[in-house]
Amino acid sequence: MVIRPRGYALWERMQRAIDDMFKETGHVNAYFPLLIPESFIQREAEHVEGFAPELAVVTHGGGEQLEEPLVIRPTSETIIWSMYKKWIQSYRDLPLLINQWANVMRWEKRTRLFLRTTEFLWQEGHTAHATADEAREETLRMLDVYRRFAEEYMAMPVLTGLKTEVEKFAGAVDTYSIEAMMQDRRALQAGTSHFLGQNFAKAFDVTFQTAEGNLDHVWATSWGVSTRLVGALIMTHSDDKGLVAPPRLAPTQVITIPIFKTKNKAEVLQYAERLHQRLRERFRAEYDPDDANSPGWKFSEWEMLGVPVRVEVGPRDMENNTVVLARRDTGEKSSVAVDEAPEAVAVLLEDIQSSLFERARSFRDENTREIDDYDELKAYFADEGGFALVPWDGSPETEAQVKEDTKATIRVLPPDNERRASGKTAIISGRPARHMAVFAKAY
RNA sequence: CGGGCUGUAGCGCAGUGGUUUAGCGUACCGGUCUGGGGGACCGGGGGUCGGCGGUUCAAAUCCGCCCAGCCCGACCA
Repeated sequence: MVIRPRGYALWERMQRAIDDMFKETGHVNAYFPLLIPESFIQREAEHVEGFAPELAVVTHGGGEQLEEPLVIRPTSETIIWSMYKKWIQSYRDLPLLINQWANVMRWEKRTRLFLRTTEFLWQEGHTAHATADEAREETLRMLDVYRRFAEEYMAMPVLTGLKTEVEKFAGAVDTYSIEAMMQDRRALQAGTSHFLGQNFAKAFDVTFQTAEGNLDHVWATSWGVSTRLVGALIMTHSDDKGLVAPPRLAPTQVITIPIFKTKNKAEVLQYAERLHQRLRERFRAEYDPDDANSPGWKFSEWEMLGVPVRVEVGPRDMENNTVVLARRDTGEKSSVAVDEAPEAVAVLLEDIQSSLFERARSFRDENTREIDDYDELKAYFADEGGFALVPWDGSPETEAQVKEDTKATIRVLPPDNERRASGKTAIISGRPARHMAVFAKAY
């Protein structure tokens, strides 16, 4: 996997915002090894079963065959819990709230740029708690952190909810996720938060002495988001002109392009550069005085890169002491007094941020339907599809049947789904519905 | 891992037995003009035709094997 500078800059912006949110919720960062003894992975039965086909294994080191192969981490639960065993003795050591920023590797048969790469960058939080309730609370807290990040920074609306048994993380008791709708109406899982119960604590024998003096296994969570978010951002907002970067994450928020002729070049550049210097004080701003390309060419180029606001300054603006502002999301242009430009840019950036979110949310809502008739569901997914809210009996058989007939899977069981299902008849089986499930074709 | 397709200049492609030195678009370099939505003209540089082997007087072109990439499927967070 290679991430070039413009893409990596987006990831850096994301990292910073997410990391701040982790710190605000009491987490600290640490680092654990890339190579994990194979036996560690095998300690937790479902975990090994889930990951075995995707592991890259190191068999040689220092020119010699290793006695025990090392796997390249597909996730770090096992190596981290082997350490937690040493760090945790008492309830006073809990909760342990650690996050790691790292690369991981899963040997995918079929990769897709940013969405499914063999190597990817992510963060993985691993927490240990004295009680199940506290761990469950942590699981939902971090799910909400992801929801807020997606909505407030990426301007990407997401559904939250519980994964089915079939879809959950290998080794988890419960898996929750945030799910977004891409512009082709397919779902993208954009982040997960797992309640691990005592599974890993038992596999790695991590016990602690409770306040009452008893010995108990600790309760755990893990949660992560990855460079897949870069793909999610691209696929949520881009248009035919290229990337549309939400202002809060855009590596460059405002680009100033001077428009000059040979005879007035010096004056225009001076006017434009003075403005750029003022914009730099408040925004992530760039300036493009390059003489090699025409203004029109530069407009297109910076649009392709997704910069939210473009400032055009030419002789006409100079005469009138104005500048032209163009917004990336709608293409709309406006003229403002040069002195008021920084404030006008600030207002525009705010407006673009909220417009992008609203537009994405409308699109998702317009492409979400409640469907309780199976023929209608099949027709829905044979056509354009989208999200379908469907009364489901909770059985893996029904879930599998829908997948076979429509290629759609259950993305999530939303928070209030059981209440909403009461009194309804489940699809296919005709039994009383236990859940309202969100079905969609997914990446 | 199965089925299909494609490898020719940085990128996109044409050329499919012999046709000056393998072309076209774009990008790149130099120059002049131009400059408010991807400019014009002039001049220029850049190629193991994916690799290896074979057929032939002659191979980018035909044959075999290999490698890589893409699409579909199976698998999968």
